[in-house]
Amino acid sequence: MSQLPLLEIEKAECGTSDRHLVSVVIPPLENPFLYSYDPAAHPSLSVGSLVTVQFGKRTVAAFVLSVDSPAEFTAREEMAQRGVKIRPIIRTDSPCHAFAQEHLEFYQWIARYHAEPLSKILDLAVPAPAPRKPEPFFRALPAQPNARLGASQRAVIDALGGGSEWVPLASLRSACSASASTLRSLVSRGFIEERLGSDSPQVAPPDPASLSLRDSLTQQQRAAVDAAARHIDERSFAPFLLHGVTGSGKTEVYLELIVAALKQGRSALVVVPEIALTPQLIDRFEARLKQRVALLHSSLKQKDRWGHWEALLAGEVRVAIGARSGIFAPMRDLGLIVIDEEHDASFKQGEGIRYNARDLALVRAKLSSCPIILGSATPSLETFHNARCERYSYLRLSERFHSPPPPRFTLVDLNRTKPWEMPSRSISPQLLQGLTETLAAGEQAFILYNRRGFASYLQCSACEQVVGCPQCSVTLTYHRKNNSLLCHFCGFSTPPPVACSGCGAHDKPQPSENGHESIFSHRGAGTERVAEELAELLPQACIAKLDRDSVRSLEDYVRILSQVRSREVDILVGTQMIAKGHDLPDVTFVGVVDCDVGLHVPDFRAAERSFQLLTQASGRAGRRGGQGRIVLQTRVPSHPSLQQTIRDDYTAFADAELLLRESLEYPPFRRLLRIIIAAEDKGMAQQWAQRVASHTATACAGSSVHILGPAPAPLEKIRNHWRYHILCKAASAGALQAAMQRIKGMLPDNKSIRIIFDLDPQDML
DNA sequence: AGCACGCCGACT
DNA sequence: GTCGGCGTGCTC
Repeated sequence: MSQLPLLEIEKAECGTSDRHLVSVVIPPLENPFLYSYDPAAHPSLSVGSLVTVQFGKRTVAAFVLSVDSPAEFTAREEMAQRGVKIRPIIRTDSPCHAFAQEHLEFYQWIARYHAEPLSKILDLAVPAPAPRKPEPFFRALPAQPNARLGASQRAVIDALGGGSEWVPLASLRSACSASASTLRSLVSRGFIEERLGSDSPQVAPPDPASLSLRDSLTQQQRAAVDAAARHIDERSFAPFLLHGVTGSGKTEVYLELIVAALKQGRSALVVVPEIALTPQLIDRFEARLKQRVALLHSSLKQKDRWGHWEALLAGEVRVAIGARSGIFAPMRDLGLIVIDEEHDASFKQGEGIRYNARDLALVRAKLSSCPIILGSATPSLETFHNARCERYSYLRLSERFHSPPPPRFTLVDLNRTKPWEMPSRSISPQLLQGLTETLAAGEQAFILYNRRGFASYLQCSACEQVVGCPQCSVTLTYHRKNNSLLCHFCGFSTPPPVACSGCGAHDKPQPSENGHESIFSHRGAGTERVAEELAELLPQACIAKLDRDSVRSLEDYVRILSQVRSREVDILVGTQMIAKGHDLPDVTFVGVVDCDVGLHVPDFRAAERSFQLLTQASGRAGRRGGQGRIVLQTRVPSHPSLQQTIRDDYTAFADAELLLRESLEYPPFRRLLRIIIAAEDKGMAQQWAQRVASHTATACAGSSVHILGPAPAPLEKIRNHWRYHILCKAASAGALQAAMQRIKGMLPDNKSIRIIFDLDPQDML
């Protein structure tokens, strides 16, 4: 049997169909597998097809990587020698296409970079296919001369015309008000016929010639557009940092460049932070571009997500706007990528394959030979440094449209304000005065407090111990609304304790009062408390709250913002969510309750984050016309990043911070790989961390990778898992990526331990 | 990832 | 004697 000539085996095993071979990948496996297919049964099979195959005992979905390539025939011969049978694919799925040949290189690049199987990248990139619901089509049958028809039936026949054209139900509905029953009766009487089709009505994108370029741009905008548009026309890669203050018209530059790409017959991809993906933004793009824009967002319904994906892949829609995962969109002949708010931390995926959409965008632009625009008012130091080193072209938008005077800052030193001088616990006299004046002028205010809850934590007044999470090494946050303590990392929730676990002190019974006096005192404050204090101080004002507690979905968020826009709200109290740019012209005052939150967290990007947050929050004040006012409360008024914020001096901030980063060997001067080792058993985690560290040392031997740790992670325990981490620093990503590859090969799989590789980590917690 | 095979401990 | 733990190894 094993000595049979190949031709004999073919005939004996599979007939003739294994002359046609496909390689497929099956999530989450690394290696490709070979299947045969019958071209007559699968005419549309090609790279990117979705197929169903029998795999061992299971039936699984697979992605087609290549069809009938020489490599497949070589592989087949090896398999024949080993006596491995090639099975035929079961079916091509419907919908049957996930991506195209032109996208494969990008996905493969990501797989290599993150040392993950390509199949997992495809699984991550491609949304779950949802079959289009078959749409009914109708056409008229040859007329019956003496037919008696009702008025509505007659209208349908007229609308269909005499021809043999199949008309989709949707267009029939718009031509005449055809009810389902009218149609049903016409079908049953043999006047018209119906078929179910799955092909969508082909709506051709508008002729690019009808799109016009604007001439109303500022000189700086014009210069930016011209610089990048040249590369769209030339089909060359070119990265740009578009450094533009709030209100300087970055979006107009994007739109102009998208038009330029469309005019070249190319497509354009825009990636924005999740929180910016509002209907207003989509409307603005569609209105200006006069065509459908595909929306890519993880909270879309599965069907819509697939619909947009499919339309892009088919080339029916050529502009896409998406959040982080939008970077995978199946654009045809991509001619432009825009990353707006490029410094935003939400571009980094925090779990699973920890990719950064902004960094991937640069790779994609390079592979697509097109320009990429990284836009921000407060660029990340990585991007700014790249611009400094002339790896990126630097485009500056410094003019504001309505050129209002720069906002006026007041820095309030909370150390110098006595508690009894404070109108309330967290509101200083200056902040209150600013608010009062703003309301008197009929304007609106934002109050930023970057921490949730009513009080941040409970502290024992006898021994000073703070009530912490039993599962995570963080303090629990008190939420007054449901009188509970909540862990902001694992979601653990408990009623406030009556005794201290540290010293055993108990609440004191107070029969005369309502029950007892708590041994715990509330420390710090949160948005909830601030909102309450403000309500007491300014009873006439309408105060709304914007944070993760009050806003569960993007819809909630958009709803609250529209309430602000329509002036139903006077003061909006919120976390960093309120700092993101939306045009709210009547907001003229911004107060920051505590600038020091986040300044001292154990993360080398703390100062950068703080500067960006405060600068963005400040940008909310006074977008149009008059001068904005900003009051910043702090206990460290001399902190450089605060001083640079109030002087609106990005360059000074960047220079100082870059110097620091260089001396500490942090990005952008080094690349980082963070390896997290987590296990329920502390000793186990520690032991494995040690083992991974020695593997890392072996893998990095001879290279210039610096290894730090293992050390307990700053958040030592999350969801009952103890966490240790190892930090690797290297001059280039190549060394880290190679190390990661080799470490992964050395790790035996063990269920009770989790090892996470975070290349280019965004936080160190 | 599943699902097999396989090789040692406590049960009817 | 069997049931069942989960440690390797393979799936075209």
